[in-house]
Amino acid sequence: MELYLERGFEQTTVADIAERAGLTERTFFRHFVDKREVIFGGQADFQQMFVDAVAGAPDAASPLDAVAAALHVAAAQFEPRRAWSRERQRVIDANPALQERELVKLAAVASAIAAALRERGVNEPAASLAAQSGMTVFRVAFTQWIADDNTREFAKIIDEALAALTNVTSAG
Amino acid sequence: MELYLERGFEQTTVADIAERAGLTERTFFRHFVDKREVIFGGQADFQQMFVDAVAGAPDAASPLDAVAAALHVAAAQFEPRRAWSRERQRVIDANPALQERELVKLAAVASAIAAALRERGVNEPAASLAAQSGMTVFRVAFTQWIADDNTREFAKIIDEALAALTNVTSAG
DNA sequence: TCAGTGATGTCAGTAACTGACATGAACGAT
DNA sequence: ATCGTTCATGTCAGTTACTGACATCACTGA
Repeated sequence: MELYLERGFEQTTVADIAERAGLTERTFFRHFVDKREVIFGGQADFQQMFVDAVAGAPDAASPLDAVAAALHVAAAQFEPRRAWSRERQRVIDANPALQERELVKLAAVASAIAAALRERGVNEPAASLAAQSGMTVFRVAFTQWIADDNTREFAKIIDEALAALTNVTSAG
Repeated sequence: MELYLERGFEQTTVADIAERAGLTERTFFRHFVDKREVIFGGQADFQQMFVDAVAGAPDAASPLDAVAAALHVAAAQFEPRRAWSRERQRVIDANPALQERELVKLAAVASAIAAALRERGVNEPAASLAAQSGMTVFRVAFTQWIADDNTREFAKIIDEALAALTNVTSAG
């Protein structure tokens, strides 16, 4: 991250990273499948957080309610780390290859959420739709939350985005 | 595509492709930014089709109606090419790097649709939410449409997916 | 006929990634 | 205490995607 922020992702070679970490290039590739993965380290926890929250939602909760609950758990986790989130996103936004990988990660989370919903008895395609809609809301809200001029709470932004989604899709 | 189907994407080197096409490797890279782009050739048309359809929807149409109209245009285009769509998707599904690129392409379309919606006077975040929801529906419906056991029309599947989306998001 | 433009070839180089093998520290069993 | 195993790391050689620089040659319009 240091190096990526200093000189950008493309300008940083794996050799550079390895040197900074006091390791060899080969060892780097034993810890990360590729150069881009470095920045997506917390993925497992991130995904599990959503899955647990969906699984733990009240039985009575609708699919979207369960997903909404998960989004709020996520919001609470992120709230104290806005500065860090912004820096990280700046690195990602500066590089297409990283954006590509980010999409994969979000898709993986959506897929895991869909599985968790199916576990709750939700059928397809409702499970996938609810899961992917949830991640869409997350992305849109996250973007607003880290925007320069924003001072509002992540949870609040998520609520509004959810309301906007309901509004957009029910009006159709 | 021939080579990708024969031996798989990873097992096909750019040198192989160039040879088959009667060109040099260097020339290949003058036509495609990278090895993966080969399979996403029609992207510009694909995207434009959505944008035009959204722009051309009746003024009275809600954002989701406009997107739904675009999905139907897309369905009509794809309908006669189911076999081809399946082969292509098989290649993509067999390779993570291609799936990654596919997500980028779909995200680009969603982004273009959002812009077209804004052109129609739709505000954010409604525009992005409607656009991304639309692409979500497209993906889910497309997957069902090319499934082994499916014999139904793409348009019909899209309608059902749209209904399921409305149902899922309004029930929340 | 000639100057310019554009597509292609050639060649050398960088950097991501991989496989094979060697080394050495940690650690449990005897 | 020593031995054998396991695991993380180093070393090295190789492949392949991709890029920049320069040469060639067909085509085109003045």
